[in-house]
Amino acid sequence: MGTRLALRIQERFEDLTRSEQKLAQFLLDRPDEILGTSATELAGFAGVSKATAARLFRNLGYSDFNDVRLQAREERNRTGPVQQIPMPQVSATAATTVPVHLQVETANLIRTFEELRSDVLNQAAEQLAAAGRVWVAGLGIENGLAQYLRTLLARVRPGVHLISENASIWPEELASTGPNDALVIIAVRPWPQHISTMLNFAKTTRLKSIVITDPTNVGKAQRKGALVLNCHVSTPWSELTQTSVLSMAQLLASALINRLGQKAEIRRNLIANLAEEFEDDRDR
Amino acid sequence: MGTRLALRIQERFEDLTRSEQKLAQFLLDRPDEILGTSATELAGFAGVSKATAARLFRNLGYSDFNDVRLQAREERNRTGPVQQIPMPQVSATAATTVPVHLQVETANLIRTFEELRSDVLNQAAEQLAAAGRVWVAGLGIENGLAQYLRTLLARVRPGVHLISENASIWPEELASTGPNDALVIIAVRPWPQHISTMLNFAKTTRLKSIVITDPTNVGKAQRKGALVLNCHVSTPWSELTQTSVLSMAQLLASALINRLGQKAEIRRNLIANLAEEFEDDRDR
DNA sequence: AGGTTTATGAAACTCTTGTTTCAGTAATTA
DNA sequence: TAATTACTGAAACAAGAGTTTCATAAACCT
Repeated sequence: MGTRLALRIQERFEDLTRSEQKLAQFLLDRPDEILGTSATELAGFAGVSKATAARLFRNLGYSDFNDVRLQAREERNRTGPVQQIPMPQVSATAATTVPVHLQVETANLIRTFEELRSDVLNQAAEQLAAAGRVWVAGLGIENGLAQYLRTLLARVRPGVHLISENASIWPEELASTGPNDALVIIAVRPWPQHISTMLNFAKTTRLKSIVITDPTNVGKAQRKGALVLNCHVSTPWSELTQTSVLSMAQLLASALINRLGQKAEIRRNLIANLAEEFEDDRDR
Repeated sequence: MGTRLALRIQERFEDLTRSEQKLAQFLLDRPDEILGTSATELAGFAGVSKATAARLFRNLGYSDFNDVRLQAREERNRTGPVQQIPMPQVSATAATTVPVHLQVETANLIRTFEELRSDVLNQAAEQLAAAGRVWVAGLGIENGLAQYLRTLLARVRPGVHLISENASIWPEELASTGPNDALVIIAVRPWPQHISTMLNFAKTTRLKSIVITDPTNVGKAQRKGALVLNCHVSTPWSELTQTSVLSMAQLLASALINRLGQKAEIRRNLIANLAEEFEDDRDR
């Protein structure tokens, strides 16, 4: 679909005067030229006077040239619905190139978030907002991501804890949790057995649990009463990419911020200021 | 590769004043905004005065703002639109919706990887492959990401260590490093002072260093002799998103795998088998 | 702390851009 | 061909953009 300006011109092209048409044609030929080019210049390119340019835009129904430019800018920013980016097919042996990487990542992100129901996200945010304490868990490589999510959440609300990777001390760590708490688990395939243990515990304690996982584990997690945030993590070769998992963590934190409103803002500024002071201290 | 303006800013970023940096950062984050936006507006977005804007452009070596715009336009004409997916504009107060989140993430990924020169990536992979040991560092929220990258790299080659977040024990940790080692640092703005210390150390020890960072710190890192992997991390609101950072880590690991070939494969399978056995043990 | 340097935005100023007016030209009609 | 109408660009005008100046504030030295 063309821009609104282009459509408007096409409709009325015949009604325009000779020199208006000259300019109009130029605009049709190079629609992207409107951004960053002044009306005077456009007129110059088309070989007509500034006055004609002013008249043309008015005749097309705009109040101003500024009006035209604003609309063009807005339209560029709104660049229609995201188009499906297919997952590239790559022979197993070929080296990963940067463009392929980009395409894989983009495809996973798009699938993940076009599929995500915003009511599920909001429910998750609601649970995190209402919880007395929040526990974040991730095993193996997901531990780093869990730590990341923990920091993100801790900036926004108090009482966010990272569950140790050492399963043997879970009893101590989880002993004090109750139905008022929330548990966020990051776990993609291969699904660690421990996670099931943890989810079972959560279910019996009536701990609200949110699981960020990949499509193969959605069912399992849901069956244990967890709210599931599903992330696409596949690549054309055998590895996984956790980019969409991190992105989901980021979105979850954003959703919590929205949910908490002012309260989150206050805490965030407090922390930012403290951090700044620490940096300053070290400078001296 | 970035625009000439972006390069110029990155080179001189630290020499700029506080509010010049605010504006410069905005320009780095949204390079496409220069077209079709007046200097006054840009200054407004960045929260600085028109005067500062004028000064910035002069300080960067342009004679005029007009000069800047002309060059930007010329560059776009030479290389096509800066990016297909623009960063959406969002009012500061609006809640983050899922589609907006998706668009932000996609825009950052695309910018990051369309700009990434594959020879730089390969050089980084080469250094990681050739190094005797690899040290991975990340402070604050980046520590989680560093841990993630560490795991990723450790699956593929031996001798990959995570540097503790506790700066006071760095002397011990880094004591045994030498010119044969490689250091990977993950640090986005606000740039922690400690990172500079670490980079200085690396430079004097002739430690090869790779820095994963955001556009505002590229110059600083390069000047300390590091190989820089530049990641776009901005959002239309005030926070940052580290999704592209994680993705970069992922790509770096992939590149290393490609570089190591068979050797990586063997180690990876070994580790996968071990992990499986552990899981099995616990089932019983 | 006091003095010096540096950085900053408000406001004055200059220059460019876009609009409007108007007189001259071209096209149209009788 | 003369009268009428429509179109056009030059120039006057108004609005706004970008630059420079300057007083004030912040940072930095002793």
